[in-house]
Parts: sequence; structure tokens; C-alpha cells
Amino acid sequence: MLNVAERVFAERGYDGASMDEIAEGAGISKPMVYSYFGSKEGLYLALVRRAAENFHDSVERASSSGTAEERLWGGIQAYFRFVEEYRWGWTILYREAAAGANRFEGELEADRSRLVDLLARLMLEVAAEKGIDAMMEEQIRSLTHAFVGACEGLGRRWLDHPDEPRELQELRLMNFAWLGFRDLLEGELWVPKEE
Amino acid sequence: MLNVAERVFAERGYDGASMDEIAEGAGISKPMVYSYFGSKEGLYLALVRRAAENFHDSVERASSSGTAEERLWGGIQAYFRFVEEYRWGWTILYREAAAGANRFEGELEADRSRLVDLLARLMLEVAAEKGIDAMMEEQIRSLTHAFVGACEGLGRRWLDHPDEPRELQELRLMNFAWLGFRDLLEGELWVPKEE
Amino acid sequence: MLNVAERVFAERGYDGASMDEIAEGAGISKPMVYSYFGSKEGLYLALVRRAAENFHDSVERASSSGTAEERLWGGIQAYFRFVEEYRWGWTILYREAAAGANRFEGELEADRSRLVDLLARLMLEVAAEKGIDAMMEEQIRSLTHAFVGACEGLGRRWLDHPDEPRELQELRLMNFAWLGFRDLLEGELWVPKEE
Amino acid sequence: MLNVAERVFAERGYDGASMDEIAEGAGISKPMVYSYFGSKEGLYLALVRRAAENFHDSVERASSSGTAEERLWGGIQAYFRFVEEYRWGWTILYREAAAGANRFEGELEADRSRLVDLLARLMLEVAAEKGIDAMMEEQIRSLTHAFVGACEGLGRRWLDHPDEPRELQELRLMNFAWLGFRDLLEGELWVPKEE
DNA sequence: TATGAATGAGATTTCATTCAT
DNA sequence: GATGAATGAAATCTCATTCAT
Repeated sequence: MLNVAERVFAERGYDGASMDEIAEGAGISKPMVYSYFGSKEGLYLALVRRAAENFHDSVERASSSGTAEERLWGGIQAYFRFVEEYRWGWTILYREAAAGANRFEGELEADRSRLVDLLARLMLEVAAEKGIDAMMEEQIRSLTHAFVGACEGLGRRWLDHPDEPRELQELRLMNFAWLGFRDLLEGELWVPKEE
Repeated sequence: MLNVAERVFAERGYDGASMDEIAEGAGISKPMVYSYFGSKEGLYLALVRRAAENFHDSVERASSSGTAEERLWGGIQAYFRFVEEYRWGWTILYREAAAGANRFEGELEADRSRLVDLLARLMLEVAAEKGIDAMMEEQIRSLTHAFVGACEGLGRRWLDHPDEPRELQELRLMNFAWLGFRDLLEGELWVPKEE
Repeated sequence: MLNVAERVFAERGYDGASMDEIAEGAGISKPMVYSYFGSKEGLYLALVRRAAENFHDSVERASSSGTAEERLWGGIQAYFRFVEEYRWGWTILYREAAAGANRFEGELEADRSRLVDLLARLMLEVAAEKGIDAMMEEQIRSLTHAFVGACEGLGRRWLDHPDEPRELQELRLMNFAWLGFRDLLEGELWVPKEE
Repeated sequence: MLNVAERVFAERGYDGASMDEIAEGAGISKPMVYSYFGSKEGLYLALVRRAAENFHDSVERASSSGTAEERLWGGIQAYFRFVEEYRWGWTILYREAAAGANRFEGELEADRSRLVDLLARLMLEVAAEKGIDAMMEEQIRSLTHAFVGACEGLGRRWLDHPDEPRELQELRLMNFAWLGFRDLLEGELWVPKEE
């Protein structure tokens, strides 16, 4: 039944989804839904949490061993595998990242930031391996937001080109993000030319 | 009055915004809003279009001369200037980008894709300058989605850290995106190691 | 401009007609309409009155001389000529006869009953010629309602078969109504058979 | 509750009736009305259909046996019984007949024409009994519209004189319509005198 | 005088949420 | 414990009607 709700929310958006449709789709009655989740918001938050949990676990498991580069590559692979296999959940997660910043007043903050935290940790470990701590944690965390944004951008585009293979998405992201990131970690820094 | 509507839509989302609130905020009566824009959807589309237009123009103007690198840098600066000065419009735009083609059945397709098109053109020109056409247009366009996603990610984070200076965001993005992109254009390619 | 209003009211009905459409169709501004007629109801009543007046005059003129039979025939011809030449006015008149009994609280009563009065007078004169006063005025007036109803029924049907000639409608009505009416005037009376 | 809606529609007309008033009159809440009938139009159509059904059945049952004359008499009696016992339903039906095919785009066409069809069949059978087929079906159907119009005219007048007995209305109509119709069936034909 | 601009009031309709069985 | 039936509140939208110029 969570799955039904997830699909409905992903397809219609939070406001567009109706509790009637969810209950009917799940084959139970509306009062049951309410007895389980209390409210529409409760149901939605439960969904987001479940998706965030699964998402986080997948990425974490896939990025838990090997060299830094290998772990990053593992994480990216897990990311797109998740997009592919768990499309509705991913849609909810990234849509709320964009649209729901104001709604639910930060209740989703923790869920949403777990992925960023995970990646930031990864990057920090890479930096530590390289013996570089010139870039403070905050800088790394910032870049991680760009990184996650890039993932979302590619994922979104993938939804419009579902016939492309997953591997292609993964390679694109790695090439886009890693090369530059590696340069950064090796001390290269871009600055605008003086006029 | 467009400005009021923009703020309300940005803060509450399309469904959450009520025409009552918009009219009241603008100090006019609801029927006036309807006489100007015909419907809620009409008002919203007008807002998105205006924002997209402004956005596109700003970026285009700022990226219209100089070397490829300079133009990219100009575009990125324009991007974050827009985020800073025109926060509500940007919020609406990137939310629309995230909500995808679901609502309004593709009526916004053209507006939404203009930025990606612009950036893609920029990147293609860069590639042409370097004499590289090994990466076909489709590859470039894909990476552009990643690029725009990275911009959104950094912009979103910036909203939560409004005290950081704009220049910092711009540098972060350029360092994140350009170094790697430059490597790509110079023929470097990341591939996973054989196991 | 009355003509425009007439067409709009006839085509859309009282509620369906909008003052906007009427003003625009007439090429003047809404406040002008209000300065002439005061309100939607005022405009409508003016229309009904004008139509009733014209209608009544036409029928009266056409039934003002000759034998009783000739005068009835003249009246019927005038009726259908009116339907043909003045379709919108007739539509308003008969629709309100049906629908507006409750609205406007009898303000239309006088207008609507003028035709019945005219015909009743005609019939009474016929009866007087025949030297029959066995049927009191009230009976005659009642039958006149049936008569007018028959006219409306045929007129309505004619609107759905506009290619039929006017003469055919006139003959039908005369044959339907006159033969029986003549029998009545000659003393014949139908009564149910005793069981 | 159908009955309440029927009364409100009959008294106020389709546009004048408000769902608020109907719901309140029926002692239930508006959403209930919508859950039963889906929309205002749905409710109205249901009412018209129910009335048409009942009406048709009553008349048909009452005119199903005996000589042609007896059957016509039975039908007329049923007609006015219906007017008496089911006043609101009848009001809605004849208003719909008058409003014509304008609204609901012919969805009521079948319902509205059933009574005319029934009477036309009756008349055709009478004609057949008399061995006369000189009048083609189309002529009979035309006269049926006049006949039904006469019924409506008398019925409408009756609403303004509710103290008159039903039998009087029935006799009036039979005398008005049958005598002439019988003459027609016996070959008499009225034609205007040559000038 | 004539009008563009404005509005108050009310229409239908939807939906998250809860009783009563 | 489960549900069909019910509803309060609010949404979008329309339109007859009137100011202010």
C-alpha cells in the first residue's frame, strides 16, 4: 500500500494526489489509511522517509569499500540503479528537494540531507587520502550539493530518454564530476583572469 | 502585481497558492486578476514565461563575448546574479524544471528548455574552438543537464546560507564544472577499471 | 440594440445571456445599457413587451375584418408570419410563457395574456354570430389556452423543420383547431360513454 | 431528496436553482448531493428522466386498451392526472420541451420526444382503424405536436386556476382536440376559400 | 455623456477528515 | 477492527452592477 501511495504521489504531486485514489488503489478504505498514518502529511512523510532510507542504504552499501575513486563510482552506480528500479521513490525525493523546501517546514530536512552527508563524507575521505585539508569541510559540503544537483539533472533527463542504458548515465556523471573534482583535489584551482 | 503573484507561487507552490491571497496581497480584487490573466493557470504561465525570458536574456547577454572560458564564466555569474536579485522567479523556474512535464502538458517545455539549450550551445562552441567533435551534440546536451542540475543544487543550498557572498557560489560552480569539462574537451576520459 | 439583446436572450436563455455579450454585440458599453434599462430584468421586460406589442398588433390587424372564419384564418396566418419573420421575439415570448411563470412574479402576465385575450374575443364573436351563448366566456377562454398551446407546439416543431413552408403550418393548425371548434359551436359536445 | 430537487428546479428554473438550496431543503449536505449525482447537470438529467419515465408509463398504461377513442380519452385523463399529482415533474418536463434542444446538446432529445411518439402512435392506430392512410405519418406527427401543445396550454392555465376540477380540463381538451381530429379522419378538410 | 476599470456576492465543485454502524 | 456515509471548509471562477474619469 505504501507502494500505491508512492506511485500516486509521484505521478500527481502532493496536492494533486487524493486520498480517495490512494485508498482505492490500495484496496482498502480511507479510514484505514488514516488509522495507519494519521493524515495525508503523515503518509507522505512516511513515504519520503522510507525512500530516503532505502536510497541511503543502497548508496552506502555500494560505496563502502575500495579506493576513494572506486567508492565514488560505486555510489554513482547505486544512485542510478535506484533511479531505475525505484523510480517513484526517487521522483518523490527529488521533487520535494526542489518544491518542498517551504512545505513541512524543515521536517524533511533531515531526510533530504542524508544523501548529501553521505557523499560529503566520501569526498572528505578522498581528500584525507590525498593528504589535502586545504579545503575545509564546508567547501566540500557545498560542492556536494552541486554534485547531487548534477545527479538529479541527469536523472531527470533520463526519465525523458528511458531507452538509454543506465551505464551511460553513470559514465556521464562520473566524467562530468570526477575529473574536475580530482583536479581540485590535486590542488588545481580555477580563478578568473585579472582584467 | 506579477511580483506579488510570483512570491506567493514561489512560497506556496502552484496548488498551495490561492487566488484570494494573491489578489489581497496585490491590493486588488480577485475578478481583476481574472480579467488580466483569465485563470490561475494563465497567471502562472505568464509568470514562468516572464521569468524564463528574463533569465535567458541575462545569461545570454552575459555570455555573448570573449573566449569560451570567459563566456562560460559570464553565464555562471549571470546565473547567480539572477538567483540573488530575482529569487522568487528563480524558485518558480527550478521548481517547474523539477516537476517535469507532468503539469500543463508540455506548454512550458519551450520555456524550460531554453536555458539548457543556451548552455548546450555555449559548450558546443567551446568544443568547436578546441577542434573536438568527438563528442556528439547529444552527449553535450546530456552533460548540460548535469551542469544545470549542479547550478540548481548550489543555488538551493545558497538559499539556506544567504549570508555567503555570490562570488563564492560562482567560483564553486566554475571549479566544480569547468575543470572536469575542460579535461573532457582535452580528450581525457574516465572509464572504470577492469576487474 | 434591442435586436441584439433579443437574439442573445433567445439563444442563451435569460440566465445564460450575459450583459457583456449584449453590450459588446450592440457595440456600446455596459454602463450605457444600464442607463437605458436600469437592469438586466428591465432590459428583458422591455424586450418581452416590445415583442408582445408587435405580435399582438400583427395578429389583430390581420384578423380585423371578414367573417369569423376569415378572421380566425387571418390571425393564424399572422401568427406564423410572425414566427417566421421575428423568430427571436417569438422564442422569447413562448419560452417565458413556459419557463417564466414563476420569475418576475406576474410582471409578464399582462403581456403574455394579450394574445389569449385577443383570440378569446375572436372566438366569442364567432359564438355570438352563431347565436350561441351556451358556452360562457370562461369556457371560451379556456379553450383559447389550448388553442394558443397548439400554435406553440406547431411553431416549436417548425423551428426544427425550417424547410417546411409557412402555409403548411397554417393549414395544419386551422384543420386541427377549427374543425373541432366549429363542431363545438354548432352544439356538438363530446362526453365519455357511460360504463 | 429527488423530490426536493424537483420542486426547487421547477420553481426556480435550472439556472436559478442553487445546489445549496437543494441540499439544505433535503436536509443533507452538498457533497452528498454530488456523491449521488456527480454534478448539477447530472441531478437535473436524472430528474427529467424520472419524470419522463413516469409520465410516459402513466399515459401508456391508461391508453392501452379499448377503441381508439377510448384510448385517447384514457391518455388524456392520465395526462391531467399526472399534472395534478406530480406537478413539479410536469413543470420541469414542459419547460424542457419549451427550452428546446438548446441545452444539454440533445441529451434529453429521447426523453422529451417520448410523449409525442406515444401520442403519434395512438393517432396512427386510430387512422388505421378508420382505414385512412391518406394522411401520412409525418402529418400525424405534426398534428401531435399541436395536440401536446394544447395539453400544455390547458395544463398551464390550470396551474393558475387550481380550484377547477381535473375532469373539466380533460373534457375541454377532448372536446377541443377530438372533434376536429375525428372530422379530419373522416375526410373533412379545411381549405381557405378562393378569393 | 460615455466608459474602462473595478468589485461584492455567490455559483459549482473538491477533498481531507471523521462519525456511526 | 473496518467501512460507507457524511461534512466543513475552501478553491476557482462568473457576472450583474457601479464608480471615477
